[in-house]
Amino acid sequence: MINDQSHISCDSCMASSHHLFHHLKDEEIQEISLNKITETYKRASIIYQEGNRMKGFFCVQKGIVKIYKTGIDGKEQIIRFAQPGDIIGYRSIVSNEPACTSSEVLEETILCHIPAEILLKLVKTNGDFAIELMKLICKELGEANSYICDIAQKTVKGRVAEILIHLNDDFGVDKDNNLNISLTREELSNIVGTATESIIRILSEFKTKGLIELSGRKIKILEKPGLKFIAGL
Amino acid sequence: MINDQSHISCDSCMASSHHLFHHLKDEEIQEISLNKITETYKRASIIYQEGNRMKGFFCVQKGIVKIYKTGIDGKEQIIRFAQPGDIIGYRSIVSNEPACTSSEVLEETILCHIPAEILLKLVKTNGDFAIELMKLICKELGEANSYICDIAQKTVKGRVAEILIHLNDDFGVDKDNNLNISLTREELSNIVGTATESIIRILSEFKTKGLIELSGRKIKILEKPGLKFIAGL
DNA sequence: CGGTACGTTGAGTCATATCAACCATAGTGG
DNA sequence: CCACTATGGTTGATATGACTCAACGTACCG
Repeated sequence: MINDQSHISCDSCMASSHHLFHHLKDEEIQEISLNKITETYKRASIIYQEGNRMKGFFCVQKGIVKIYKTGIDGKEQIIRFAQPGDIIGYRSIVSNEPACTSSEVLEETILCHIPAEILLKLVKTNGDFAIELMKLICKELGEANSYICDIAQKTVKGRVAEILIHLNDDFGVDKDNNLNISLTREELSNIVGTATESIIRILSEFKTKGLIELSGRKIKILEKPGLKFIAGL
Repeated sequence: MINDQSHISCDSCMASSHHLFHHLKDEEIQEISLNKITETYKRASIIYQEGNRMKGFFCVQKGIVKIYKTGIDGKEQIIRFAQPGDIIGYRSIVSNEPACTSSEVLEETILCHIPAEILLKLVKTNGDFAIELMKLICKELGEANSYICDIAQKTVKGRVAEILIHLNDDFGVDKDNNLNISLTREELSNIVGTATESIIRILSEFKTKGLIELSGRKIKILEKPGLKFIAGL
């Protein structure tokens, strides 16, 4: 019964936008179902930290997770967010190294923990899976490279505009057109790599210009083309 | 005869620091040898450009290649360098997308061009190769993430110091202790993401402080610990 | 010999960080 | 219930790192 349930939830993950598990055979999915552990994490829980040895990777079933590195003076640099269908913590397994990022729950999250050996075995025995996982890593790599370019060349204002566009595209909006992700000003600043005060000033400038609407942590994009222009897109 | 030569040169690549090809069977190496094209590229040659559809990837046998993206107003952002044993252009093959970087020869380079299908076939049929390639991609990803953190949080001076350390570690020094890679001031600025004038000023400051010695494009590191301190390492 | 690319230096400006004060909110413990 | 504290948000003043612009030097190349 429990296994059946697990199996069903794997299906629900597989239905997500990504295709990582699409090429798995029934017995491979069975094996995952039998060996995974599903757990619920509250907001602000730390899932893993820089330096941890990972025994497995996580598949996000529900919620939002922030993945970050700790830099100078402990200041966090947000690298990416993970949402349902994404996997996290796989890098250290593939590389067989300690984690080089930490991850924290932003919104109550359900994670499936899948043992490292299963990932490695699948890569070795299922070529299609290997390709799909590689595609996923390459996608992350491409995004990281783009971000290096942005952060090195664009002004803070441009980066803030771009981040708003990305958050909009990645998480969508709710019924009131507010972004479906809630971040503190400090977290926003830890994405673009700037001071909190700068983010606040830039957001309020965007608001004054009628590009966005603010109410607490809720952000509503009014003028996407205007933001895109500022972002240089 | 030609094939025999090709085979030998594959061996020489396999002997390099990386292990990507270590797990290949003899017949797999044979297939690469039979299908690869080895070519010499002069300094300043463009190997491929952003947007190109890649028919294969390249294995660097000799020389140094600069890999970069073109950002705002055509300003180049250097992403990484490739040297003997490294492979380039594989990302677009795995992702089945146009190239998102360009690459240019810095020092006369010999490249082996290996058809895309061979890479994909190897990933699908040789699990150990798949893992090794994945490790390599993950290494690049890890480095990219670190660099995001650096560029977002460190001052230009800190980044310059760090780059000097990295160039030293990656390329080593010649008999006179000069860095084994020769870059224009503009290229240096395109790594750290700053203005050429800033690089010049910072280098000359390092020189005044006795941290480095300069003569044209030659850079000699005198005080590695001092640089590491400035870099925050 | 003139042209082109690269390197250097100085002066002025601007974007962004830093510092400081203050407000709002929510949770805590006596 | 209230004082207390912690956290997050905002605004203003000030400082400064880094960019831009401009001029000039240098070296190599046809």
